[in-house]
Amino acid sequence: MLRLSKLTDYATVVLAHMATSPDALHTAAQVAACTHLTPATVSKLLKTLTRAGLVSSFRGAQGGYVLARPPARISAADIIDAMEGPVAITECSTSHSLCELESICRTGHAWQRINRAIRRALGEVTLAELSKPSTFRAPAFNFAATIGSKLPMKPTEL
Amino acid sequence: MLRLSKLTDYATVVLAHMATSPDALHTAAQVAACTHLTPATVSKLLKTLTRAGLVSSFRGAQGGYVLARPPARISAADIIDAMEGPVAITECSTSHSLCELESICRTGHAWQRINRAIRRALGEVTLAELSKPSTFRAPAFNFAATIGSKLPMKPTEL
DNA sequence: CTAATCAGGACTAAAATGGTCCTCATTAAA
DNA sequence: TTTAATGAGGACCATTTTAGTCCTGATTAG
Repeated sequence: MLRLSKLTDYATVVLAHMATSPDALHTAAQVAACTHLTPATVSKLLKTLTRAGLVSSFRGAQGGYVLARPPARISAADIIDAMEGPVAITECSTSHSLCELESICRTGHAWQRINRAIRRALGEVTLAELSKPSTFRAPAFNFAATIGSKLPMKPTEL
Repeated sequence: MLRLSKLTDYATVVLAHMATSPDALHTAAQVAACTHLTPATVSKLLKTLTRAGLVSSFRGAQGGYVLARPPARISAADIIDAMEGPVAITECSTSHSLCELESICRTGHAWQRINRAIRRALGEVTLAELSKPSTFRAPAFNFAATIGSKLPMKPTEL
């Protein structure tokens, strides 16, 4: 369905947290403590984000992660690309399909137009904005309230 | 991930086919034959679309389905709503989360802005456009080429 | 040498998805 | 009245995907 994966959500939360002090070094354990995600989950996310170039890592004692770019230069599209691959609401093949499936090709063009609009919307929102507290009491996105699912809890909170 | 489900794709194809003759009555078997989907799948899709009010059904011999509205008055957003529920790239709860998850609420506002932009893009594209053949040779969306997956084949084609 | 950190990847349980199949209801035609 | 052609509802299951954990190895400062 047209929904960001939970891990992409978590990645945004992790990055939003790091964006509160963009130049600081954050360890996975620290980020986990502040975001109420498990260390294992945060570690996994940070590795993925590192590979995608959104954060930089430093190994060894005194190691950790920092944002690779200022929050204003990391977009929502970047985050999604990093976690889920290029935004593509439909599976666009690069090679043509069997001719008898022409009726299917009929919808491809319009979907691609939609895809571009979505990418544009995602590209216009930066991590700086994603980490800004909202100015009105809107229905908030959160994990705990997700129907039928729970935030991965750390053992000490069980 | 940010992707329409296969069944939503199929539903679009089904509706695009029906849009080629908007006033005609189509049976599930006919639509299946023309779209190369299995009758069972098409039947399932059409039931869902009927419940959502996008098509109207007629039981009994000489029964079938018709579009409930002209193609120009059915949007991509309508189709996705029917198949997947309201477009929501993030799980926005209507009740506030635990206060300690405030850092998560931080991203909600921006996601909702993105959500509105996506809904707008989807609302602007109609079934009439979705069923129009593209005017240039673009990488086409099709099912057969989907990596690792196959179109549900009818037994006679096996 | 030790402790604190990241890196890579394997593994598994749970959830979601896609697809099928069955029975029942409706309706027109024979 | 019966038959055939159609839709309606829903259960079920195999497959795929996702989420999350765990382990070992590498790096680095102290």
